[in-house]
Amino acid sequence: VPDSTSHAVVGVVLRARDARLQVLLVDDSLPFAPLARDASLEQALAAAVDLNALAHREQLETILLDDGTIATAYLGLARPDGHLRGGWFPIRHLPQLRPDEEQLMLAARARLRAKLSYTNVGFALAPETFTISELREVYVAALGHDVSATNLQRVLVRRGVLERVDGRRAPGRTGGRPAALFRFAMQCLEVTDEFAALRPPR
Amino acid sequence: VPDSTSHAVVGVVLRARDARLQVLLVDDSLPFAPLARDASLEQALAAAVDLNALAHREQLETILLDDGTIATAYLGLARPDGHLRGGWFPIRHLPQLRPDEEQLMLAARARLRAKLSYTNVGFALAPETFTISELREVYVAALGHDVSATNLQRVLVRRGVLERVDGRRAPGRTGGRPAALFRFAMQCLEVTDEFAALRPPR
DNA sequence: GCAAAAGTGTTGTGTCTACACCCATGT
DNA sequence: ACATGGGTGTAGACACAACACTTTTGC
Repeated sequence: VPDSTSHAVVGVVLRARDARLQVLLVDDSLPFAPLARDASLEQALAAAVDLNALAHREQLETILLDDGTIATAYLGLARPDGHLRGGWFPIRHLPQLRPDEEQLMLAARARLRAKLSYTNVGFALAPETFTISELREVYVAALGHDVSATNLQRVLVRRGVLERVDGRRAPGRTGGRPAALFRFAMQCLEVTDEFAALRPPR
Repeated sequence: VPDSTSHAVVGVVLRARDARLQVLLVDDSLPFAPLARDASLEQALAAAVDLNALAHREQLETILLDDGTIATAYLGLARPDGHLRGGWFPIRHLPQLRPDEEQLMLAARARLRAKLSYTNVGFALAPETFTISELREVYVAALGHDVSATNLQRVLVRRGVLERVDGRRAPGRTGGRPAALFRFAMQCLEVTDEFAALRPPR
């Protein structure tokens, strides 16, 4: 009986900072760890990245890598201030990755972009409290296109995703009205936009 | 060096028939096949179920089974008339499955339900051509709640998911107006409902 | 006072729901 | 004629985009 294929877990860890989406790389590649016999996938992931520094994680997909090992990839999201082993690179300006790593990175970004529209997943990229302008920067970085602060606020407040929090942020040197502070109402993933079509009858 | 964990591929194959959602079981469990060394996941899936009989398939998730093997599960969708090895069981009235199989089955159903709302996946459950009433039965079976034929038609035609096709279906013994025939415009998965919120500016 | 930044008011458009009503057939 | 199932018309409720306008600050 031949050995079965070896199995690894890969983490695609993203954060939004400096108005850009960044990926965590360790030694010029996505962090990974082999799957030990009888260990869970989460345990293997924990060996690759510090799970405590991730505000959210979810499984992405399992693929056969170029070198013949099977890899289960996870999407991890980190807040701008968390620290993880490795370095952060802007997703639009990465060092050369292997084709399979590139594919996983793109899958992670696509998943994040989709979920920003119909879940509260923004909570995992934003700091604890923030102004709407700051949140807008996070969304712009992650989505890669412009977002109106006005409409972002209205959509998220209407859905109950954002909550006002006491206090205001003082304006900078150039003046301007002090900004209200908000936080995400939930700190775990929730679907906030039940699909409009084909809803169950009332 | 210890052997790595053995890996299998599991198929959760669903179809809509007799106004119910049904699952394919082989020997009272979900069809599966071991992953041979250096074989692709799709090749292993092909050993478990006949891929030609599936109108659509996609990867679901990878989990650690109760017996310690790693399993990558696929969602497969079959048309009502396709034949596959094994037996069909109504999803709401199944023989006892192992807990991990139960979990995969529920994940498959949840995935299907979500995608029915924002993609054209219905194509993989419906016959080649159909009346709106017949399509409504498919949606009711898959979603588990009532669906209005009126609105189903309008939503899917507006989105360009359905196309009229020549001819009409003759009424049954009890009379009634002959029904128009439709087909799905695309026979592969397409996202049809770009998320309303947070769309890029024009 | 003026520039800058934040936030609100308002209008228009598109999409989905609900329900009334009309159409075409069998008996 | 009338029951049955198929299909259309239409009005209401929302949600989102766009943009004008007001508020609050620094200088």
